[in-house]
Amino acid sequence: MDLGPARRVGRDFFARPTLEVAADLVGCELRHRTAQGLESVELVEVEAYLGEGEDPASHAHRGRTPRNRNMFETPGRLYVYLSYGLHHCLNVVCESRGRAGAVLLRAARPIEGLERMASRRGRSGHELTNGPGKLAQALGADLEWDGRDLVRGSLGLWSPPQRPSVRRSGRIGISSAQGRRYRFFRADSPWVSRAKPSL
DNA sequence: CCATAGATTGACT
DNA sequence: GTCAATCTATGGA
Repeated sequence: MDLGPARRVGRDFFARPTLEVAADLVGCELRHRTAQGLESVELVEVEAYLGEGEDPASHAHRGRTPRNRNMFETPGRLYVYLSYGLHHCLNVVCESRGRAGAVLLRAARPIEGLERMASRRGRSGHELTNGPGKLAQALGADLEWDGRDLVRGSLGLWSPPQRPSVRRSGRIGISSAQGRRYRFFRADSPWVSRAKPSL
């Protein structure tokens, strides 16, 4: 029996507990339809960040700020922030509206539009998308993407015909909240980020 | 107001 | 391995 083509993910997919969404995001394809043509990647590594008062490492831990407002917005939208004043990081908003929760997109396997990604990155091969800042730069994402909806429009998410095997670990670069294994990734993918996780 | 830490990356010793 | 790039949020004087 044919498994059929990947299909676009709807609002219900995102309106669930953040950890569940994170696990299911691995293997999904992020597609961007641009004037220049299609650009797409397969997500191979993500991290969950929970809501207000739930997760000390989350931007939403101490409540709303101008920066994190979209973490409390409609699920399926993007939360994009500037890291270290230099790099953009892409997050997918989860939970129900008004309740914070988001999944950081850390690494991906390029599928379509590699030439434009390489041109934005000034690099090639694994260095295209093996880190959150690198992935955002490869896709041409910046703060203009903050609040964009993945459910409608030229930017969307497609679930895979067959779900890959997903492994868990501690999040990368998080010293607090140890013991929380909120990083999800494909163990068999050479496209995961290089940094070492905290167990 | 000033200091500091941070969901990072790239260049360099 | 070290370090600087530079924005956001927080905490203390």
